Amino acid sequence: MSTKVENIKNYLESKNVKPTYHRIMIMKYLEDSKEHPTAEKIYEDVVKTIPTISKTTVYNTLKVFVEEGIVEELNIAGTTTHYDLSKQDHDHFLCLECGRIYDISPEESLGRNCVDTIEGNKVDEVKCYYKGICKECLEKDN
Amino acid sequence: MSTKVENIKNYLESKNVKPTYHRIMIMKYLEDSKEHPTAEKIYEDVVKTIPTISKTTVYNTLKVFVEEGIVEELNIAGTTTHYDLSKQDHDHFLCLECGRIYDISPEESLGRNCVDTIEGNKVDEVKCYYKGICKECLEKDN
DNA sequence: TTTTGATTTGTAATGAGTACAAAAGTAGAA
DNA sequence: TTCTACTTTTGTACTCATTACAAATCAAAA
Repeated sequence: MSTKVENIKNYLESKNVKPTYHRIMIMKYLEDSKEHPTAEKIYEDVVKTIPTISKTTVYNTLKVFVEEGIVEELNIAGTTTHYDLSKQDHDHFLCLECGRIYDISPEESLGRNCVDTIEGNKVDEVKCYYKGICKECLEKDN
Repeated sequence: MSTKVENIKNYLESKNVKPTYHRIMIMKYLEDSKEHPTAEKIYEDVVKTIPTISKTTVYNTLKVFVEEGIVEELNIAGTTTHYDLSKQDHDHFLCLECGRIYDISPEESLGRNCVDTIEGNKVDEVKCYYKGICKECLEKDN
């Protein structure tokens, strides 16, 4: 068993999530992914490793991860939820041309100015989403 | 015809949207609404005034409004889109207890620090969403 | 080994939104 | 007015993401 899988196992345990094979592999997929995959995409790729896994398990697992604060839901791209590991707080940028979602560095992120109260409401979470044309598409278009 | 409807008519024309009865009534509904309704909610209420209106017309109309910059889509509450008139740029707060969506004043809004470029990407739009417990629910809970 | 509880699976259902073609409405030309 | 061309509206069927649920499987403790 690779060190990585061992690490993930320990990490999940530390978050009160029983580290089953399915959960470990989904976590591993998220860690290896540079994108911000949808549940569907995660299923498509993980099913190649675990042919018997069901889509429901992917949804269940993501739900558990979100509840334990391991994973964050992104609702930047309309109706479909994308998933991202909850690392240091950072914003996201959606390219309206190629559809890719980019991480914004924590230093540049507006969300860093996180307040715990706004206009009398208690704030638990702030999400800042930028939309436009990404660097690569800008260069390609010229 | 009330002044209000006349105003809406002129406003839609100024935005290159042909002011049909359906569009005027949907616009009127949005202006009167303090909430940030979903397409479903808009349909439910507008159909009381125009019994023959179809849900597709509501979706079509909202799409036209969004394209012309009259209305803004909010994807703060997971999978369902809420709609808001595009007034001065402002953020939104979702109460996780009662589900209401509140406007944040432009002065308090993080999105006001709007940048036109971030990490080399061209920014056309910024959305900041807060989630937590609203003032009213906080008071009620004590 | 038995028991108990958690996890996984598969299927069916829900809910939001879209596609599409027919019907109705609108405005201008003849 | 009537004809024509174009836009809007309608209704139905469909897609896609997600959830509900109950049966099956698995895992750990007694």
